[in-house]
Amino acid sequence: MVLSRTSQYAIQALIYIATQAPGEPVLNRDIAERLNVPAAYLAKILQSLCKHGLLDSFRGRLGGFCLREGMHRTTLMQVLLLTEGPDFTKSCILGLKECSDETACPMHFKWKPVKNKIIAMMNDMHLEDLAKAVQTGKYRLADLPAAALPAA
Amino acid sequence: MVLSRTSQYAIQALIYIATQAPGEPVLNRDIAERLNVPAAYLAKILQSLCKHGLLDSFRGRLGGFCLREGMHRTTLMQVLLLTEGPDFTKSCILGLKECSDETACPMHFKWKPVKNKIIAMMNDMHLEDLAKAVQTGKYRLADLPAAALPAA
DNA sequence: TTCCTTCAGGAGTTTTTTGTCCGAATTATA
DNA sequence: TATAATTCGGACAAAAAACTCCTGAAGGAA
Repeated sequence: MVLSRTSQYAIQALIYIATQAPGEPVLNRDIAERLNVPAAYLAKILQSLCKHGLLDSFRGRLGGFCLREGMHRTTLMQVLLLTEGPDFTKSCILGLKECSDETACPMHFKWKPVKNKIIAMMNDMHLEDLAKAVQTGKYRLADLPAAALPAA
Repeated sequence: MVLSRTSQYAIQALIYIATQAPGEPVLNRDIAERLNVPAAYLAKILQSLCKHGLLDSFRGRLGGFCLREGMHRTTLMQVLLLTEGPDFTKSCILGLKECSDETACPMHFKWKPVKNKIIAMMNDMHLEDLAKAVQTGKYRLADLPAAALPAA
């Protein structure tokens, strides 16, 4: 309804990494398994997050990915601007190239406050807090894998 | 950010048809030109809206598409359930198959009220009202075509 | 050094979405 | 009846998104 798969994977992975001990690199393979997501695809996404400065990567034994120092306070909006592109917040719901208060589509004034709520929400959610929420055990980062179901 | 191109075209076309005299079929070609949208693709979408009972179609001379009787009160939610599929309202923002108050993803309780606002908004917007808004001339249904710009 | 493990990066494949083309069916009108 | 205008429906094509595979480079440890 709102986010591309790429964005979903990116957010899930970042939250997961944020739940792990800082300074201890997490393997792409482990993240993929934990989130039940294609590993090779996830690797591309993590690579891109590295280039954009959210993650640090290390090769070889004891390698993996860490949140870059200070990036625990990263907001989901910052992530989405990378994964969905810089126009994420600007788009008209009907797809018009130009749609503003002056040149509005018929949905504009109803959509605008809702869109602002989405933006505020994304600006308000930080990796750190989401990670803590997951650590309480009350929230799920991924669907239960088939392996976790009771044996038949 | 939220809707597929197909949904956008469908909504635009339905609003446009709703602005036209009822009972006077509107040509696919004219709608496409007015909205600046690929005609052959739009035709498929209109066909589908016919099958789902929102439109009536007429072939041959004086043919075209009309809103089916009574369908002026159709809500955007009804349209979106056709174009985006029946799970439109149900999806988890992180893509989890199961995500409810009991089995929540870490974004669930922040996202839920926002999603409900979107749903309420879509349930509240009717073709008739949107068409009237467009008829006032204050709102645009499509970007200005290059042809409408002042000659160079 | 040598081996093993991990990420880097490029090329390629598959799937989905978006868009095109064309012939057939239908209908008003000359 | 013949013609022109329109939708219908299926097959096809292109573009974008999601996903895979392979080779190479880097780093740690025996």
